[in-house]
Amino acid sequence: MDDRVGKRAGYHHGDLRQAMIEAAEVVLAEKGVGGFTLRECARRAGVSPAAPAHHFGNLVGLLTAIATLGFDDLSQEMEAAVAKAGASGGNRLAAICEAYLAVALARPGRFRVAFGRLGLKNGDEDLRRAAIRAFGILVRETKLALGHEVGSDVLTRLPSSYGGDADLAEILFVWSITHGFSTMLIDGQLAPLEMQPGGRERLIALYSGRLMEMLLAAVRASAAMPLANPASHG
Amino acid sequence: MDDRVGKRAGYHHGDLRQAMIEAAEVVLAEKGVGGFTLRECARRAGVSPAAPAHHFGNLVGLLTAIATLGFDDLSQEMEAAVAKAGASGGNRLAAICEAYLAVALARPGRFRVAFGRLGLKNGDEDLRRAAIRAFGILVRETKLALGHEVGSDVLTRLPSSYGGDADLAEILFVWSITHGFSTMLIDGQLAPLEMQPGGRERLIALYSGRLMEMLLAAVRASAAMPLANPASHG
DNA sequence: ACGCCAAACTTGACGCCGTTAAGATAACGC
DNA sequence: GCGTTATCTTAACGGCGTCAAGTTTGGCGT
Repeated sequence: MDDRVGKRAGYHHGDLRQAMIEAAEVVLAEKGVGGFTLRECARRAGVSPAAPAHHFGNLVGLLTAIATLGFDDLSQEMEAAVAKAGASGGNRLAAICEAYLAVALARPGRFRVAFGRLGLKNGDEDLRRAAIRAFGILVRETKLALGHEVGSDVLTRLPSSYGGDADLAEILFVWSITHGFSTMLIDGQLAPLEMQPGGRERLIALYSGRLMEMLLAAVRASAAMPLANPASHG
Repeated sequence: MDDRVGKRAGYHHGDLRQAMIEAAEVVLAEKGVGGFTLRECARRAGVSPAAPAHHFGNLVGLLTAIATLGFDDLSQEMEAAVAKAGASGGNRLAAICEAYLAVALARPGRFRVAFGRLGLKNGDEDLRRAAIRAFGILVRETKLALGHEVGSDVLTRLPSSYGGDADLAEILFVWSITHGFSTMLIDGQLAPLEMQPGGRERLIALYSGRLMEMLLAAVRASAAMPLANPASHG
């Protein structure tokens, strides 16, 4: 059995960068974060342990590249979901939340690297841009659901960077639910709940169904709710 | 500089188990999941690399012990918060959600080990009990907030283990927000948002304030909402 | 067509890692 | 006080990430 990812013809691999990324995701999916090693990925790509250094610098560089792809996945799938959901506010927001979960489920390796607190390259500009863009889509859709105006720089600037966003609470609310459910599901926190009739599908249906109803209701209610005392309650 | 945790008097350490756990949490807090090694912890405890084996078996055993403490922290602090919040339904639920975040912030090392998808010991009974108990408190309080009856076995049995819980959607909703926000905050996903006036405190205040208002409103609304089609919507 | 340069990859080595086996030490029950 | 047993050390193994140095090769200028 030869499970190398991207066979090579001669001394040079041809597309080692891509092969390493694919191998890494396979390993991550198979053995989890713990069993993940650079040497193992290199082995699967049919290459020596030191070969990847030229493409990624080091292990952190590889993980950073994968994380960037993870954020790109999120942006892409969320935009696609929005396009399919049409113009109505609530459907759009629910659509991106479901897309978020779908991405996590489809590529748990990438997703975990993007969010999983393995160390990533600190100043990486590609990573930063990809993350801000994905976050920006979520910001934009939350604002649209609230019936608020959306600046043209949502996808390139953080909301806070132009001085305190009025909708930050709603944004964090939506993101927390979405991210919380997604991570718990792929990280096995909900595994005991998957052991019963319906299994994982029931949980996903619950998320796409009742949880989205609750989320939309909460956001709509928040739009009508007075801001009492915006930042001191507990 | 000597930063050993739990100095030893002679050949025997005295309480190596405790010292290792403390050292591990310090290392985890200092260097994150990536820089965490068993040898480093042993070094800080002033002990040879092989010493911990007798107490924990291996690295996974140590992590499992720490994770168990993490769940115990959650149970303890959530119960304390509930006791202080008194009898009113909404306050109690908000109180445990805030306690959840407080535990994550106070001991991010434990919290990350408990939830972070480093591998833990599979069949560990202590870990399982601790996790179910913490989850049970959340289940209990969500049901109370909904005005529903709570079985006496909430803290020892999973809701699903007695055949499909009617309040599962609300439970997952509350847990997703709480867990999502907590993990994003301690894992640095919200770091860019902390870089502005108000910083982390502002986000925490937003969580304890507006987000809790939204959460309670959503749960209350859900209690009144018809169950349309409980498990098939998207 | 040819030579050369830079990119791509290998080899070998280093120090650190987790784990194990065998031996040293000390606490404790009898 | 003595043996038993838990605790800890030492030494070693293979595997890890990374680096320096050497080898191969594609491609470009001429």
